[in-house]
Amino acid sequence: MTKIRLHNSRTRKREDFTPLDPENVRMYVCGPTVYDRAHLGNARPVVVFDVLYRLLRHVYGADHVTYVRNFTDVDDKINARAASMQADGDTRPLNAIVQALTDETIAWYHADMDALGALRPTHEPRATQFITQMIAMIEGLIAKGHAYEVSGHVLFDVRSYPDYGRLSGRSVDDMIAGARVEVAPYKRDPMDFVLWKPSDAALPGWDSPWGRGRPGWHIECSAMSHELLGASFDIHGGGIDLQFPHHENEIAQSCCAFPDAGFARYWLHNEMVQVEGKKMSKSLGNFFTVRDLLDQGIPGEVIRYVVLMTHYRSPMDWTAAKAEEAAQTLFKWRKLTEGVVPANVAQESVLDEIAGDLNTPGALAALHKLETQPRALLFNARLLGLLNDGQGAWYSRRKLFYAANDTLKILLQKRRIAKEEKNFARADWIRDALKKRGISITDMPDGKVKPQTSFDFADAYFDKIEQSERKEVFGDLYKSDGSIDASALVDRYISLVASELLDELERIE
RNA sequence: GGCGAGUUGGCGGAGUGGUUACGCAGCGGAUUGCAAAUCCGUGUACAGGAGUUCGAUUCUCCUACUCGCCUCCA
Repeated sequence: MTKIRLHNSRTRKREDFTPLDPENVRMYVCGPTVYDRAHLGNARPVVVFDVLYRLLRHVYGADHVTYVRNFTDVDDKINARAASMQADGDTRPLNAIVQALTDETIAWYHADMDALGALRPTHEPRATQFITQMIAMIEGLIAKGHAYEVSGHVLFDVRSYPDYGRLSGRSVDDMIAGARVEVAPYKRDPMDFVLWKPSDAALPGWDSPWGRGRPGWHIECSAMSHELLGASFDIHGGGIDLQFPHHENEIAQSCCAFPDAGFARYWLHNEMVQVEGKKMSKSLGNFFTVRDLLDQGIPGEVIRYVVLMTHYRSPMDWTAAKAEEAAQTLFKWRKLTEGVVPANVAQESVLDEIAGDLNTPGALAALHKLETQPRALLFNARLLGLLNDGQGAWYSRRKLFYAANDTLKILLQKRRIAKEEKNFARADWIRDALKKRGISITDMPDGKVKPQTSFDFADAYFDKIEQSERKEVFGDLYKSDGSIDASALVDRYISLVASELLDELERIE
């Protein structure tokens, strides 16, 4: 059996992975708070843990892996968004807006992550469906002396859990010393965090022993993972930014509620996403969603490849140049594997890289070496979620435009044949039709034909094409600085014109 | 201020105590109406300093720089 090795952030070491139960390997990954389109940073853990999910399914069998990724659909950010929609004229009650907003966002999320070729997890619980379990868990924590109620809030008492801070490697005292902690007057300790807080009549809320209220963020994941995976399970994943405080708090809650279970055994954290070398942020204006990229004509598969180009524990930089390199490689691979039946065994070179702490760049390198074996290439690329059926529409479109490159040659050949057959009307039609589109052809003394045009015609043609389609038609011509090579553009223009004329010629005949 | 990660050839990006990463770009060649595509070949690297070692890009320490987290955040 393939030996899986994973970097466990809990121990800061690479460890052999041994599941609690090989018949049911269990993984929990923190999902999105649903109030807006998923951005690239949201997409990274989805892809990273999808690779791990696929690996586990490959090694232990597809029916022996349970993968849970939640939707946080109760949260102050959601309430704030709903309130601002109300302020913008939405007349529905706040609760109705929240419901509609979270439903819609989840549908978007599914569509966008599907486009990235990510498998749907086994369970995708919504936090609001597990309020009962959260309340039960909070009651248990109060009963055990790990939480206390004060002015309608229930707070976790961090001092009651000596290991608090272990995952993120900080002591409670250190945290207080350097942090800008919001110290609510009712907290026993500044680091105590909310398990339950009161909701006024307008906000979403549920009845509880502490009055009508809503859960704190951290308790959601503890309750859902417990309900769906049990008190102890194998892997817990998420972005490195969640390590503190979210995961720290999850551990505190779960380990205090179920002291003997041990909670999650392997903790995996992916690093953050940057854009053109800078942190992605709304203020820098380099903030974009997965949908933005898809709308620009960048296929989901290409986005996925770019994510896989960087090891998950390194910061990943999104650049246009990388996207084009990814598209180029995937185009080549799709061409090589077109119509090919995939092999049925994984290549050791690829599998070992994935199993070695998800070294996806290494796996991609191994795939390059399989280019001479299309069947193996196809099978192994699919281990990474690439080259799947149903994700190749972009390939077919791009291929059409590449194929257009041969068209001028064919068109001029038809003219030559027409001349040989003394069909001068047809030969002249070709020449004049080209001329009308700004392409003049000259018969050289040696019998060769030289097409000529000016950049203006190509440029005008380019302008005429809708922004959204340009990436498809000219995407491969972009240079890394975002400009297009002028002579390449002219060549492409000639090819496209020739292609159109060939079609027309066929219709005439 | 506290904690942590990183610095590899033109670019991206793995990895290793001694042997070609890999891809893109470049260069040379084959093929070619010009290109594209394809194929073959090829150069360049391990931030700086000190130490450990027969030998360090790989281990240790120091310096410089970059980045992240500590506040909602994937």
